Amino acid sequence: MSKDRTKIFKALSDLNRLRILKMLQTKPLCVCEITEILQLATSTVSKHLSILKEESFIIEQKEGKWVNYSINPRPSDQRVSSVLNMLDFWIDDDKLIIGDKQKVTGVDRNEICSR
Amino acid sequence: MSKDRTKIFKALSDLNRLRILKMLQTKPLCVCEITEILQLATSTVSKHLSILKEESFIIEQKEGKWVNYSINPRPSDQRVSSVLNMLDFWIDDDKLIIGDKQKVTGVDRNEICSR
DNA sequence: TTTATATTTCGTCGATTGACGAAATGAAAT
DNA sequence: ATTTCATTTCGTCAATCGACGAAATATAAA
Repeated sequence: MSKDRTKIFKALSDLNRLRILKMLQTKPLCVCEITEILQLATSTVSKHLSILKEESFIIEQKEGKWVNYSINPRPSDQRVSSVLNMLDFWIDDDKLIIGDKQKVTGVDRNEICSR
Repeated sequence: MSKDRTKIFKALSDLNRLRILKMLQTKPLCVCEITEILQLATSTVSKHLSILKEESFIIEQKEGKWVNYSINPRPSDQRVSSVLNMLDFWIDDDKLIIGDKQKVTGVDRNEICSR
């Protein structure tokens, strides 16, 4: 139960974690879908998700063999909800982020996973 | 002119930099005053200030041999102003931050510096 | 129960960060 | 012009971070 005031900002200090948050704004995703879009090792993506979950930016819901992650709809920490609100209109002009969002809408977990 | 989306959050990802921002909410300070309160090497404080200035959280004004730093009253980046507004009511319950603010009000640069 | 698939945990490694002191810079006082 | 004091820049070092693959875990399918 550390009171590390910087953790919330550290969670946002990585481009791949920001990409994940922006993707989840479009719709909930499982680990393998995010892995496919970011082109990182599964273990790396899982770690990023655990950091975002630790700071309550996202929540997880198990669905069979998949774990779905989504933006936390009701964060208890006001700082978290403020930042999430900001993210709605931040970095929407970024090529990378736009590309990610397009991939998100076209993604099918049954095709992408299990290779 | 890099487009590093994470820089703004990296600037806030250090406790000493958050302490500096919270102190500057009380009043403008020079490097040696901040150094005295944080109990760090001058070069370290100078580096922290340059990072905060780089992201437009703070501005500098030269006054003789001193360099005064203060919260940027009119940030052009909306993310910066949003975060600065948030900081007004964030972490005000922290012992460390409260202690810093008390020291700030009692500090005299003519006594503290030049030793 | 065995097999397959999705995810997490663990150990390692190179890159980045934050600390320092020493040296360089800039401006005021002598 | 020289000295003094505040600040910045530079090089170094230990600690942290983000990447990976391998191994462990969990659940679904066979």
